[in-house]
Amino acid sequence: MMSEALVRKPLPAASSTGSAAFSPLYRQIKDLLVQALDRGDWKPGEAIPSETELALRFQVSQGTVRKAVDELAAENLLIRRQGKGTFVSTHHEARVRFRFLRLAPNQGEAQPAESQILDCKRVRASAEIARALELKTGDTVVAIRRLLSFASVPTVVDDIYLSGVLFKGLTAELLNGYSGPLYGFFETEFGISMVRAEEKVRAVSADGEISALLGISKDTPILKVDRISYTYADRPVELRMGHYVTNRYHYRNSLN
Amino acid sequence: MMSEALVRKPLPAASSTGSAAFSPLYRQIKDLLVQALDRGDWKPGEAIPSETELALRFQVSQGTVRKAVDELAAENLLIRRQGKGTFVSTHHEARVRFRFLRLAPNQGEAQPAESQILDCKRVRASAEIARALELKTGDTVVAIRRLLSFASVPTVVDDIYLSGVLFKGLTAELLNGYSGPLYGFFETEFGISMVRAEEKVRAVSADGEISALLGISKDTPILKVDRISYTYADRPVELRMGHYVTNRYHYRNSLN
DNA sequence: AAGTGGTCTAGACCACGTT
DNA sequence: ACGTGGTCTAGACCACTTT
Repeated sequence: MMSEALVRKPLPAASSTGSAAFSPLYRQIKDLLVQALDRGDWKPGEAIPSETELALRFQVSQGTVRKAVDELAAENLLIRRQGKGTFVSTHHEARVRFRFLRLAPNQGEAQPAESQILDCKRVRASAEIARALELKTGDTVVAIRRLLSFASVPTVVDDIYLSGVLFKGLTAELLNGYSGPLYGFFETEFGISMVRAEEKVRAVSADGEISALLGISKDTPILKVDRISYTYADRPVELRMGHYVTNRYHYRNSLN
Repeated sequence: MMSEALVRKPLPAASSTGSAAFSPLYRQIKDLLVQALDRGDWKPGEAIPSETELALRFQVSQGTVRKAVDELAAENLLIRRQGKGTFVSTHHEARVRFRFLRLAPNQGEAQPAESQILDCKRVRASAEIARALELKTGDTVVAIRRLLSFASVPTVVDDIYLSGVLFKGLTAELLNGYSGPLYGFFETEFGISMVRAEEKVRAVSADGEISALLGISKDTPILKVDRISYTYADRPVELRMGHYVTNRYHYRNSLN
């Protein structure tokens, strides 16, 4: 967390050709905060400096810092707690844990998920995987297959691909020695915070392998959910291809 | 748009048993604005009074009005336009038109959708439909079936159910005499603005009827998208059951 | 020039949690 | 009592649009 050059007024020149691209103070501060998060200046779960402290540091009013923090809180990078401070979001938390899992039961209360690692190996990235993760074809990636069950009913098979460089030392043993959400594991073990994701959802037929794992007959319609997850600087760090059985559960979404 | 009683401070008493339920000024103002929208004080596309005007009217500072309007803009009920004013959102607009249609092509640019009304009749609400629309079983509802195609390729069959009372006079002829998004049509013809929706997505097999309409073989996996749409006061006004072919298109979603 | 929303400031006071 | 975030105010100035 260093001091830096805030631009107080729109660059008057902008020369003849170039675009000015001025951004307001609060947005510049927001960007600096994101950079600090990306550098790991404050870890998930920790408090960031108070608003007055940040205002002093950046030499702006508290209201300006507040607006920057407001936006980061709206994007779920930070969490405000009145009377206590502002904290870095973490995936070890009830409130955030279901932010990325959009599966809900058709009836009744949501059950806790049971996760079972089926496979974890290092492979060469296919063209598709390389493109998604912004790697080169043939680069080493970690390939994980895991099964999610609810009340002992197999419901989701996830095929997960991660950059081999970023997740050096990731093994099935490590994964099995861990309980809780995968994103929490990535956070504490590898210092990588998933902040945002894009999903593409399709209906497909279950192939032999998947149907066997899910305990359904071959060619049953299932949801295929392709997700790319991004960390702070909008760098893609995970490709996850999910196969969801949707007879007792569904994929929920809110449109605003 | 009337004057009203704003509560300036937390009700100090809150009696012994009752809960105070105090809300800040800006939220009270927000609620009043939503009520005004619901009453139709300002129509979709029209400008609402300026911030200074509203501040004067409510006897608060401009900053307080601003915070209320900020939240409504974040929820897409209002749209700010610098230098011009703040406007009521409308579904007749490029920027908002794809807010509710989450279908995107696997490759290439999004094509304009071609809508074809297949059926429009009045029926008695089943228990399921009545529950979704908060009506009584047996109440009259309008049932619409329509086909969406992209570049002449049939892609979506929607079964739409609307309250017969709210949509009195809705006929196939009216629908066919209209081009553009259905929600725009509902807005201008019936004064009903869709503001928010909840969707449940599942993978199912296409039955005979649906597969024939979509030009696919029976039992092809398709997406079933059940949507309930709400208007200003969070009243459900539309149940829409969509059947999506997802070989060339997919359902996109962003997780934050 | 006038009116709109957008940014920034400085200060007051409240609500909440910890010491 | 103190420090934190939450609300509210009053005023200044900027950027954009229309008259």
